[in-house]
This record gives sequence, structure tokens and C-alpha cells, in this order.
Amino acid sequence: MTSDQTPAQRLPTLEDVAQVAGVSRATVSRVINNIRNVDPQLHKVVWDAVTATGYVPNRAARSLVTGRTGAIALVVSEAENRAADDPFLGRFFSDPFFGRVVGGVLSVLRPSGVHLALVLAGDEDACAKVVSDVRQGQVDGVVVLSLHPHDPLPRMLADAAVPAVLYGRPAAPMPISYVDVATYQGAKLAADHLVARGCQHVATISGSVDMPAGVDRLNGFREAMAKQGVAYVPSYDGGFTQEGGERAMERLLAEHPEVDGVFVASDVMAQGAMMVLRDHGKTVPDDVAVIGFDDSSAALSSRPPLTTVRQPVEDMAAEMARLLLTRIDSRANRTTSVIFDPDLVLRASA
Amino acid sequence: MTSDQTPAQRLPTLEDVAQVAGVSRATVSRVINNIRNVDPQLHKVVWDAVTATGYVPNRAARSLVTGRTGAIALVVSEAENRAADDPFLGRFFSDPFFGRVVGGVLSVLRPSGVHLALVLAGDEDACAKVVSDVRQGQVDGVVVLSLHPHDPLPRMLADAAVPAVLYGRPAAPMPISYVDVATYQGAKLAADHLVARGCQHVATISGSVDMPAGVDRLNGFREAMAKQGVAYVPSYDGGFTQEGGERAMERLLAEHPEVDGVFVASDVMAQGAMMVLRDHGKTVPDDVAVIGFDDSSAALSSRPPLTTVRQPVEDMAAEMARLLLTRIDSRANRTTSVIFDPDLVLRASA
DNA sequence: TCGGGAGCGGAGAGCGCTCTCCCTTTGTGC
DNA sequence: GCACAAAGGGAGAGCGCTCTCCGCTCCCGA
Repeated sequence: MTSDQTPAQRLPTLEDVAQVAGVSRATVSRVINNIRNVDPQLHKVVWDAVTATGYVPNRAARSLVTGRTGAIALVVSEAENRAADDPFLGRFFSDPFFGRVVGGVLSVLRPSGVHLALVLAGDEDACAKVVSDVRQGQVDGVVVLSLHPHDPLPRMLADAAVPAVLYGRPAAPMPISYVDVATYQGAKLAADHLVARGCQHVATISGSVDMPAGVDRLNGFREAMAKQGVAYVPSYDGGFTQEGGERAMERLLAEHPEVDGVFVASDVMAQGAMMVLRDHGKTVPDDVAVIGFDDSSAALSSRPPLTTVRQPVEDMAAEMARLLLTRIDSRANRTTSVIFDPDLVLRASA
Repeated sequence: MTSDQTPAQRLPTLEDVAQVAGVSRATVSRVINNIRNVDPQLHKVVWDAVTATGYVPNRAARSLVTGRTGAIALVVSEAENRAADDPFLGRFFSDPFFGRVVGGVLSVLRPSGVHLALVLAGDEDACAKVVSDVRQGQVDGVVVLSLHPHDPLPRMLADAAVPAVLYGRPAAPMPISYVDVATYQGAKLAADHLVARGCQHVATISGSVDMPAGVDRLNGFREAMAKQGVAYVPSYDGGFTQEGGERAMERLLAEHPEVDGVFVASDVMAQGAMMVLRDHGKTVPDDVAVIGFDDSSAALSSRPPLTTVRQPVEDMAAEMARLLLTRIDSRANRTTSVIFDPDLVLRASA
């Protein structure tokens, strides 16, 4: 089975293109990679030959010599002990957030021809594997969705000085790139809006306070309310889950029945909170105004549609990809972070 | 900068392992790939050398010679014209379904070391690119989430006779592998349950009737009801969206106020339908029993929790991956399909 | 006119791996 | 004791590409 017998099977190589163009492999390579000056006339001849042959570079061959794979990994890390009946996959992937990140990352990767590989890191061993994967050149770098404050992965990546970008500031300061949203600013938007609305008794349902997002949203809101002259804001921990939001709202209503405005640190919790409000015969926003955080799909599907602090997830994800590609390209080991401004999206709930 | 000066930089190669084990590259390769008989004693020596050196095969080099990439793509295909203000990414990726599929596929891929690359195909050009990608060996095969009945991608893949597995039966018969759920059987579970509950006036909210899932769920339900002696079942098209489910329920209530049982062809539509029922002062399940389809996260977060026909998404996705790997491995061009049995998950809504 | 430098293109050496040959060794049957 | 088979292991040829040398050609200034 020689190449002559099965011309349709064999893909064109640089050599083929070179032959058609009447130049050497090296020249074709230079044209393909836009490297050094090639005579414009020759340049065109080569391109014509490329299109004529339908040539596409062989990734593997290129990787072999450059030492780059042209692929990055999206790592979803939840290194924590879990009950066997509470499988990781179902829980996290059911969250729309994941898909939005993928979309944002891909929008940057696609034009540059870089592949996005999906990797799950469910425990510390898996994290170690991620680090060794990028050191062994399985992928050129990683963008990380780290779901828990005690996740060891960010630290491991920072220590290994491997190209990596996190979504969200790491729980502890460390030399690693990340993108994040200006949480304090977002919490301030919510606080100012509730006050402007005339809410007299404002409370908040916070996320897990061991997570940076949880702490910042709580403190940012309290600080902004203080600036508005409200020294005390009752707060209840909803743990970033819908059920947690429900429980927190129950407690809030029990202990502060006069509440007329709530800042909830995530849309999902807000959804739960609004269900409880309805169960208690309270109307939103007339009896109680509710503001969420994230602008996830939950904000739109809730009743009434949720006024919320928008986190530009797709933009942030795209920036992660850009930061990572730059880092890989420069080969320098420098960390960069980008903070995005949040918006207040006005819907019906406040 | 020779290898001696930067030992930490250079990764161990087959050659290094061979040297440590005192054998040839070929033998190490045989051991690594479990090929031909190698003397068990030597086998052990080689493995020891592998662990001692920390050797990991170089993907690119292997790909180059085998012609396989060790990667498959998960293609999300929505080849249809879209309004610019209704971006594809946001809409589909916000659906938890996507993540569940990813999880299922990865559970199979991870043990075999195959990478999963994410690819979006938003228009026909992108579909063509997918086909050429796999023909050009960018990936070894594809698993496809095709979102629209008129998506050209399945046909293109079938015509190209490329390794591919679809999630869900294609809209038109064609030689391509797929996994699916036994829809008729699922619809029958719902019908029988509603009848057993004593519902006298049963209706259904269908999905888009130009999609196989839409048609089958509708026809399967009607057929099962007919077997139960109910010749006529009013149906309204909800188009598989929450808003569509709301509108369909409004119409249903207007035209058949006596309805006391509804089979809704997706959980998301059911969620909308139940909101409308509540708005109309109907309680679920006492006034109207509601059964959904999919067992998505919407079924759990709705009020009350939704009784629904469970589609084992993770299992089906895992089977997709298995079918694809088998197909790639055998190099034979044979299509296989696997149909999964649905379950009725009893919750509060019926 | 000539030297030198810049610009452009070619030759060729691998990158790390698999796989086909082929040689060596050992086992087996007569 | 010998022919032959079978099986284990080694040598070496590439897979398709990039990239470093190196040489050629041209142009410019002295």
C-alpha cells in the first residue's frame, strides 16, 4: 500500500507543498509560520500551493519539534472529601456557570487554533497529575476553576511555576495569575440601590465565609451600607446553595420580620430565598426587595426576574485564555491579574 | 545548554529508560504498549526503570508514528441562523445538560488517557471544519451534541464515514452511531402513572415536533394513553423552553380548564408550566398532577419537586465515549447504537 | 570597481516514538 | 545429533515538522 495506490488516504505534507511550489520544505514552513522575510512573490506561490494541495500542518510533528502541544486544559478542581452518594460531576456540572466559562475560553482559543482539553481534578492526586501533565508537556498550560477555598491545586501550580490562570482570586495570596470581579464595587452597587429604593431594614444572605467571594461580598456590602449610614446589617450564611438560601431566608424572616431589602450573595441562593418569601406571603419587590449576585441563568428564570450584580463570566473567561496564551508565548514566568467591573442589572426583584 | 547542564529540564525519553534497564528502545516500547511477549523478568526490570526515571511517553512523538492523536472532540453543534443578540454560547451552555454529558464522557476517557477537546460548531462552515479536522487527524473521532433537527453535521459525518457518535437518534435515518433513551417506554411510564393516579383529564405539553425527541415523546404518550383507553389527549407545543412551557400551559388551562394531569416533555417546560399553574391558583399535584422528562436539575429545584422520566444522561454519555473508542480502535466502519431504559422518578408533583 | 552586509532560500539534523525486519537463542521432534 | 520452529530482543528506518547553519544574490557606499 504505497502512497501512489492510495492518494486519497495520504494527507499532503510540507514536502508535497514544497514540490508543487517548487521550493524547499523550509521555505514553505517559513510561509506557514510567517517567519522571517520571504519574497512576497514566492509567498503567494507557496500559498497557492498550500490551497491547491489542501495542506494542513500536522500537529504532532510540529509539537514534537517545538515542544508545545497547542492545547491548554480547563481544570475543574474540587479537591475535597466527598460523600460517595454525592458525586462531584453531577453537582458542579449542573451549574450553568461551567458552560459559560467554556464558551468564553473557546472564543479566544478558536481563532488561534489552540485546543481546549477538559480535565477534572477530584482529589489531591488528581491535582498532582495536573501539575505533572503540564510539566510533561501534555498541555501547554491550564485555566482553573477552583471550587473550594482549601483546594491545594492553586498552590501547587504556583510552586511549580507552571503557566496557569485562575478564575477568582486564590484564598491565600500566592504568585499566580487570575481574573476576578471587583466584588466590593459590586456589593456597593447593590447597597446603594437598596437604599435609594427606600429600604429601611436591609439584611444580607452571604455565601460561604471561608471563600474569598463569600467574604468579599459580605464585607463589601457591609462597608457600603455603613457609608450609607447603616451601621448594622444582619447576615445569614447560605453557603452558596439554593437550600442554604432557603434556610437563611427562613431564619432571617423569623428573627427580622421587618426586613424589606435583602442582598443575596448569589443568584442561586436568591432563587431559594424568593421561594421562601413567597411561601410566607411576601411579595417581591413590594414587601421585600431582593438583589442577587452573578447574573446567572437562575436570575432570569426566577420569579420575579432577579435584579442582580452582573459578573461578566464570558469576558472573564476569555481574558483567562488571553492571559494564559500570552504567558505561554512569552515563556516568562510573570503573573498578571485582571479585575473586571461589575454592573447592576435591573430586573423586577428590586 | 546541553542536557547535562539542565537535567531537570529534559524529560526522560525511551532511550533513557532503555539505558537504565539495559535493553533497547524497542523492548521498552513493547513493554509500555504491552505488545508481543516480553520475558516476564525483563518486563519487571523495564517497569522498574520506567518508575525510576519517571518516564512518561511523549504524546506527539507517538502520534506522529501511529497516526492517532489520543484525543477526541466533544462537538456542540447548533448550525442554524441566530440573531446576533441571542448568542449561542450563553443559551446552550447555561443548560446543565451539557455538563452532565461532559462528566459522563470523561469518566470513560480518563482511564484510557484520551483527551477530550471541546469544539463548538455554530454554522455549516464550522461543521465542515469538524469533519476535516477528524480527517486531518486533529482528533481521532467525535461525540456530538446536535441541538437542532436540521443540523447538517450528522449527515456530513455519516457521509465522511468518520468515527462519530451522536447523543440522540438523528432526525433522518443515516448510517451513524448514536445513544438514545427508549422514549416510547418513558412516555408509557408517565401515562400509566397518571392513569393509575386517577387522572381523568390528561393533556400533554410537547417539545418541538420537528425534533425526534419531541415527536417520540408526544406519540409515545398518546399511544400509551390510547392503550389505557383514552383516545384523545390534547397537546400543546412548548418548544422545549421554559417560556414555551408557560405559554402552552396558559393555553391548556384556557381551553381545557378541567385538566387534572399533564405530561410535559421536558423538565424545563414543566417548571414553567407549574409556575403558571400556581399563578392560576392550582395546586400541584392535588389539582393538577405534573410529570416531566429528563430528570435534569430543574426537576429538583422546582416547586414542588418534579416527578419525571429519568434519562440517564451520564450513563448515555459514557456509552458514547465507549462506542467511539471501540470504533476508533477497530478501524472498522461499522455503526452501533445503544438504547437506554428510562425510569420514572417519583417526587411530589405527581 | 570592489568589499561588506543584509536579505532570502536550501540543506540537513534531529524531536521521541513505533514497527518492520532480522538475528540470536532456546525448545522440540525425529 | 540435527533440522527446524518459535519466540525474544535489537537495529534502524522513518513519521512530518522546525530551526540552525550556510551559501547565494543584491545593493550600497567608498
